[in-house]
Amino acid sequence: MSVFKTIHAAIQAVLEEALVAGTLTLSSEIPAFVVELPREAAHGDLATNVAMALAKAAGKPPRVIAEIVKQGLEPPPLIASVQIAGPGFINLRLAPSVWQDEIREILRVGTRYGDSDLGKGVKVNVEYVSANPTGPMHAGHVRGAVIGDVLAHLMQKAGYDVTREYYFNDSGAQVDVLARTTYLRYREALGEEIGAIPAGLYPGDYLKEVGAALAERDGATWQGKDESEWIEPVRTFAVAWMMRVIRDDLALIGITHDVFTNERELIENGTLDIAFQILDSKGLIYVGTLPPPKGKEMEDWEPVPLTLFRSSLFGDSTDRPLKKRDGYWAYIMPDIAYHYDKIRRGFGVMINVLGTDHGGYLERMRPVVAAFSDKKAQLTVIFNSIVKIFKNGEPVKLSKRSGNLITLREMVEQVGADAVRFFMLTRDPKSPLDFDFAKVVEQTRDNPVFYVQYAHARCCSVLRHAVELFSAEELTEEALAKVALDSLVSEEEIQLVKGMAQWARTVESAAQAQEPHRIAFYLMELAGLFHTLWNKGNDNAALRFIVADDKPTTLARLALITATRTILRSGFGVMGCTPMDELRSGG
RNA sequence: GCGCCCUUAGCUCAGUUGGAUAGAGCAGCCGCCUUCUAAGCGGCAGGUCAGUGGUUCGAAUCCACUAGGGCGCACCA
Repeated sequence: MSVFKTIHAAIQAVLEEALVAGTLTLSSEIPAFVVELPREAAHGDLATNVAMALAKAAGKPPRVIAEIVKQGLEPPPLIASVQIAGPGFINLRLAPSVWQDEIREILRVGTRYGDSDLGKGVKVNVEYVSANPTGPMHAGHVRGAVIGDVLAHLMQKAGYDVTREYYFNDSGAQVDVLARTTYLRYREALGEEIGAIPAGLYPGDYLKEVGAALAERDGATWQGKDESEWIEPVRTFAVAWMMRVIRDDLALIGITHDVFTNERELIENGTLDIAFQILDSKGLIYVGTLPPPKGKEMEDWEPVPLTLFRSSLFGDSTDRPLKKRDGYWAYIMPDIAYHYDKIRRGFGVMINVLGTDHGGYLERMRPVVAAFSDKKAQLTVIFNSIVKIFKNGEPVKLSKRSGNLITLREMVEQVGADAVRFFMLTRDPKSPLDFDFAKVVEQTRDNPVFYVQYAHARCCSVLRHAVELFSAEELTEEALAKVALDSLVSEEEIQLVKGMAQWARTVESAAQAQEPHRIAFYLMELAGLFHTLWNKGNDNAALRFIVADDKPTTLARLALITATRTILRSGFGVMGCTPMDELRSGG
């Protein structure tokens, strides 16, 4: 258990005692309060706002409550002193052993340090990528893919039961275009002259191999036939092929989904009908006429009665048509059925990673989830903004129409999977992200990928050198966990340990907020603390990690280094990146 | 017209769900290689947190309005 939790629990206990004893009365439950590292070192090791948080419910001034807490807290051995400051902060100074124990704990637990039971095994569905199978993965897909994947890792580390899911539409207009283009490439493979790809079909060469493979399999079977005969088999063939391509592309950056769901299946196995019937049985379906949409030119608008879903009862701005006037399902219906299906499969939390161009999605789907789950299930959408690609400092124009796309494969081949992954999380998802091919591989401080890897490599470097002084048995985690750590007293060393101690709560708060980028920022900060300490050895040789004539101090510092390496590895694990032992190029 | 998102240092961005004197990096200036990796580190300077009003012990954070920017808004699929 981390220091933060220990102290939090201790304060909680004090409050409960005070309630029983009657020295404290509350008009409500004990409100949430935080135990955190204060910004100012002068304020001690830990600070809590508990007194201020309780003030209202207790009907007493913060400093009075703080006094009660202070009395209750003194004098457990791990707390050196308690001070009340400012408007009612409680500042704690801890015994040095607290931080030393944190190191031992990290060494004992290994990269599982930071694991949490916050999620209590709740089933979480993270849906990401979900591109329709019309082409290979390109730059526009990568950010959402990485965000979703790291979020999935993160939620797992925080104790959720995570399913990674991919939803695609294998019917409809886009896929028909795929089929027609494939058919053209198929004729080309059979020796026909096809000329330029007509407007409205997919340019780019990537469907040549699909056409060729189709020709290989079926020969001239479809040549000269009417579209009504070949569209179905060609579509099926092309979709299967493209999904294989997509999976291979995603595997390049270490992404594999657990479940693939497609629209056609939902229709064919009757899920749409079931979903509709359930809404109907809840009295949420009626026939009515919607007002014309405002603010748009609606030349051909005419009021017509339609089958509607009372989504406005669940916060939607309007009710939604589920059937078109011709009686066929409206386009929203498969999405509705899909969310019903997720709820049916037991997911209490559904997270969807989408581009900001899907702005209306959440407003339409939240009512659906609320209706099917009786408002119990939670749907959140992480909207991620665009990635601007730069090469040599110049922006690269991307155009789907001309087929000028930067593919995922190209990105990985040029900068490596780890760099792509890490870099995608160096911004809040909502902010636009500049991806400069040159910068991502730059080995400088500007490049966060490098900066964090470098910290890990430095840890490894020290440990390699340590072998000259110690046996391998002396350097195992088990052995180092038992070493005396009293010599770790410098400001920089303590700061580093405090940084490490934040790992567990970073995992929890990032998971709770569903913000995987916090992991990347944490790692950059931890790397910074480590580099600071390292550099102290440049100023003062006595502060280097390996001091040949002082083995006890060296061992303590090696314990610190090993723990740091463990946290970095734990973080890289969540990021889905491989820590590098050495960065020096050319050996 | 309506809805969602954004606006923080010259630039690019964080900000732990309402806490103490708002933080990094780059760019600028000043320092640091006889070194476990200087591919780095320390320091200085830089702010009306877009604006106004409100909520309260306390607001970059929550609410309302305003300004600017992005995205979305049919029975499309």
